[in-house]
Amino acid sequence: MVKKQRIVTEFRRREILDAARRVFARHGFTRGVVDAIAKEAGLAKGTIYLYFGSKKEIYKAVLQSDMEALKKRNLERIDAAASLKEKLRAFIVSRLENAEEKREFFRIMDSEPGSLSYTRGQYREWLREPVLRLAAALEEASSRGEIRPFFPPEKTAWAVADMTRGSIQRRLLGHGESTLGQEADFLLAFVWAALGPGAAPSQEHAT
Amino acid sequence: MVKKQRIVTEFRRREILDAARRVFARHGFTRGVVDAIAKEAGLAKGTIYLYFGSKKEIYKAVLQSDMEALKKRNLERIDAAASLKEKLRAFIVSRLENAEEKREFFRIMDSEPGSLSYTRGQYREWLREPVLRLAAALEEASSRGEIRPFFPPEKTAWAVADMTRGSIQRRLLGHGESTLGQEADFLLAFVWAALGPGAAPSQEHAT
Amino acid sequence: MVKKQRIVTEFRRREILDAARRVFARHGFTRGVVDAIAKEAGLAKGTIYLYFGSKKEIYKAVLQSDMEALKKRNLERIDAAASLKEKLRAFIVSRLENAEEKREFFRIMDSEPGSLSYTRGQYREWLREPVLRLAAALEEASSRGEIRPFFPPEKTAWAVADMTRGSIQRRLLGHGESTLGQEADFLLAFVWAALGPGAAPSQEHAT
Amino acid sequence: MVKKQRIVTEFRRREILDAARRVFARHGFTRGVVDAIAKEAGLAKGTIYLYFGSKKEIYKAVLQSDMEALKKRNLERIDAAASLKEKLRAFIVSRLENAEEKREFFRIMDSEPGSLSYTRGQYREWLREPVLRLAAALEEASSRGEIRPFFPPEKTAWAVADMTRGSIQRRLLGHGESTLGQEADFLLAFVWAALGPGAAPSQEHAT
DNA sequence: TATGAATGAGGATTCATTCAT
DNA sequence: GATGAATGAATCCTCATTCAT
Repeated sequence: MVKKQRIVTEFRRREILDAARRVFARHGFTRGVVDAIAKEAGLAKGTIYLYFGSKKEIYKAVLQSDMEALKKRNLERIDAAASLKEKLRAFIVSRLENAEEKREFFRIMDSEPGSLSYTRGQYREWLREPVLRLAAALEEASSRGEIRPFFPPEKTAWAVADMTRGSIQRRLLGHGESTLGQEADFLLAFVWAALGPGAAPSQEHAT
Repeated sequence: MVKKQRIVTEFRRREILDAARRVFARHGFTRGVVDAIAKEAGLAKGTIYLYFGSKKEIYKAVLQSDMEALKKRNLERIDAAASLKEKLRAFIVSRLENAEEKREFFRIMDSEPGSLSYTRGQYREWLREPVLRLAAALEEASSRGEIRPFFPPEKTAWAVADMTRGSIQRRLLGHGESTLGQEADFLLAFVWAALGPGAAPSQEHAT
Repeated sequence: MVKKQRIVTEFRRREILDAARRVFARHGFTRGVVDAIAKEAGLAKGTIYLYFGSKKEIYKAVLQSDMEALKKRNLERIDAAASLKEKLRAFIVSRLENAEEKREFFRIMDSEPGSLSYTRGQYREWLREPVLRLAAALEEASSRGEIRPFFPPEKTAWAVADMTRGSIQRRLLGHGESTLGQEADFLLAFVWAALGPGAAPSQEHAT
Repeated sequence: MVKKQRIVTEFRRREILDAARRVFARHGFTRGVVDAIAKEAGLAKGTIYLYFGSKKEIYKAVLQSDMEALKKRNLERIDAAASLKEKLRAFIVSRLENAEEKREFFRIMDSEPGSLSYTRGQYREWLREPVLRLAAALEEASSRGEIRPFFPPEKTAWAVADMTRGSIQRRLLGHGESTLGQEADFLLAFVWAALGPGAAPSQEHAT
C-alpha cells in the first residue's frame, strides 16, 4: 500500500503548510519561528523537518502552492467570461474574493517579502499571467473597436491589477467600509469609464 | 551653549538614519544588522545606542522622517498646482520622482514591513493626507462640473495612488521600459479618460 | 525451535554490524548516522534497536568482533610459525594483510576513536595479546642465544607492532608506493638487523 | 594604540585556543561543545565567535598552532645535533618531551581525527618534514659509510617515527612504567642496532 | 561622549531513540 | 518481529543590547 503512504505524507505536508501560513501571516517570515509552526500544527519541531528541508522551503512552498491555486482560479474565471467587460469584472472580483478567502496568504504577501528576494518577485510572476491574459483581451477588444484604442493594453491591464491590489490592501487593513461588491463595482466602472467607447481621452485642454 | 549640543546631536542622528536607510534598503530590517549600520555611519556600534534606543526605533525613524519629507513635498506640489488635472499630474509625477530619488526608501517600503506590523500601516498613513488632498480637489472639481460626478472622490484618489504605486514598483524591479514621463503621461491620460467630461460611465450595456 | 530463533537473530546482528562497519568507515562514529546504517543494512531504523541497544553499542560491537577475529587469526599465524624470525614475519605480514582485507575496520580505528574514550584503549587491548606472544618468543630466543640479549622483549615487541601500524596507516592514506611484500620485507629486515646475532648494539662511540 | 588592540586580541585568541585544547583533549571534537570551551575560557559563548568563525576553525587553529610549534622545535633540535646518532636521539627525545609537555595536544591527535578528514592528514603533514630531515641525515651517513647502506632512508625514518609515536601513546595511556629517558634509550639503541656498522642484515637463513 | 568587547537569549537544524501500528 | 513516523534534547551560531573604559 504505497499509495497510502503518499496520501498520509501529502496530508502532513498540507497540515504543516496550513499551520505555517497562519504563523507567517501573523508574524512574517523572520518572527514566524519553526517552533510556532510546529505547535500550530500540533507536531514536534523535529517532525517538521521530516517533511520540509528548511524553514525557507516551507515559506516558499506556502507561497508557491497558494499562488498556483489562486492563479489557476483567476485564469479560469477570466477565460469563462465572454465579453471584455465581463473579463475585467471576473479579474477584479476573483481577486477580491481570493483575498477575502485567503486572507492569510495575502497578509503574507503584504508583509515580508523582499528580504528574501523571493516573495515579491514571485508574486509579480504569479500576477503576470492573468494580467497578460487581460491585456490580450484588451488588445482584441481594442482592435474590434469595442474600446478606445489609446491605451497600451499591458499598461492598462497592470493599472487594473494595481487598483485591485490597493483595494485588497485597504480591506485587509480594515480601512474599507464598503462591501466587496461595491468595491468591485467602483473599480469596474472607473476602468470602463476610461476605456469605454466615447470621445478620445484628454483631447480637451491638453497639458 | 546647549544649542550647539542639540545641533550636534541632530547631526549624528541624521548620519545614522542615512546609514540605516542604505543598509535597510540593501538587506531589509531583519538582516540589516546594527553592526552594518554602525560601519556605514563610520561609528562604533555602542554609539548608535546613544542616539537611538533600539534597532526598531531606528527603523521607525528612518521611515518616519522619509515619509514626513516626502509627504511634505507631495502636498506642496499638489497645492502649487492650479487645476485638478495639474494636481493629478503633480501627485503622480511627484511620487514617481520621489521614488526615483529616494529609491532606497521605496525599496524598504517594498521589502520588509509587515513583520513589524508597523511599516505597511504607517505607509498608508503617510499616503492618506496627499490622497485626501487629491480627493478634496476631485470633489470640488466634481461639484463644479469639471469632471464626471459619478465616482466617489476618495475611492478615486486611492485608485490613482494605487496605480502610481504599481508603476513605481515595476520600475524598482526594473520591469519598466518606459521613461518616467511616459509612465506619468499614461497614468494621467488613463485617469483623465475615466474622470474627464463626457458621457456617463458604463451607462451602456450595464452588467 | 528456539535454536532457529537464535540463528536468525545472530544473522541479523551480523548484517547490521557489516552495514555499520561500512558506514563508520566512511563517516566515522559521529557522522555515521543510524539512518545510514539501517539503509545500508536494508532494514528499518527501528529494527536496528531490536538487535542493539544503542548506536554506541553497535560501534563497540563492530570493533569488538573485528578485533576478536583479527586477534585470533594473528595468534594462529604466530603460533603456526616455527622460528622467531618466522613468527616476526607472521606477525607483520598477518597484520598488513588484515589491514588490506579489513580496510574498513582499520579506517575506523584510524579515524574517530578517543572521543568515545573507548576505541583507542580497546585497540591496544586487542594488540596486547599478539604482542605479548611475540615478546614471549623473543624472550625464549634471547635465552637460547638466537638473538642479542640486550633488548627487553616486551618493548621490542611493541616496537615491531608500532612500525607495522605506521606502515598500515601510510598505506591506508595512499602514501605507500611499495607492495605489501616489500613493506613486510623491509620491516622484517630492519627488526632482524637490530635483533639478529652480531656485535652488541652501540658499543662503539657511545653517546 | 592599534598595537595594543592586536595584543589583546591575540591574547584572547590564545586563551580560547588553550581552553579549546583542554576541552578537545577531554572530549574530542564532536563532544567538545562550544559552551564548554567558553566556560573553560571564562567567557560567554558569543565571545568565542568574536575571535573564531566556527568551532571547526577553532579546532583547526588548535592543531595548526600546536603542530607548527612542535615541528619547529623538532627541526631545531635535529639541526642542532651534530652526528646522525645525535640527530636520531634529538628526534626521539624531542618528540617524547613534546608529548609530555603538550599532553593535551597529543591526546587530541590520538583521539578524533579522520571524521574531519583533516586532522590525521594534517598530522602526517606535520611529521613529514622532521622525518624527511632525518631521512636526509640517514642518507648522508649511509653514503659516508657510517651506517649500513641496506635500508631505504625514508622508510627507516618513518619507522623511527612510528616507534616513537607508539611509545608516546603508551605513555599517554599510562601503560609506561619506564621513564622518558629509558624509553628514549631503548628506542635509540634499537634503531642503532639495526643501522649501526656491522654485518649485513639477515644474510643468514633468508626467507 | 565614544568605543567596541562581551554577553546571552533566541532560533534553525540534526539525529538517537521510542512506540503505535 | 518489523516498521518508520514522531519526538525533543542537544548544539551551533547570530546579533541586539549593555557596560567598563
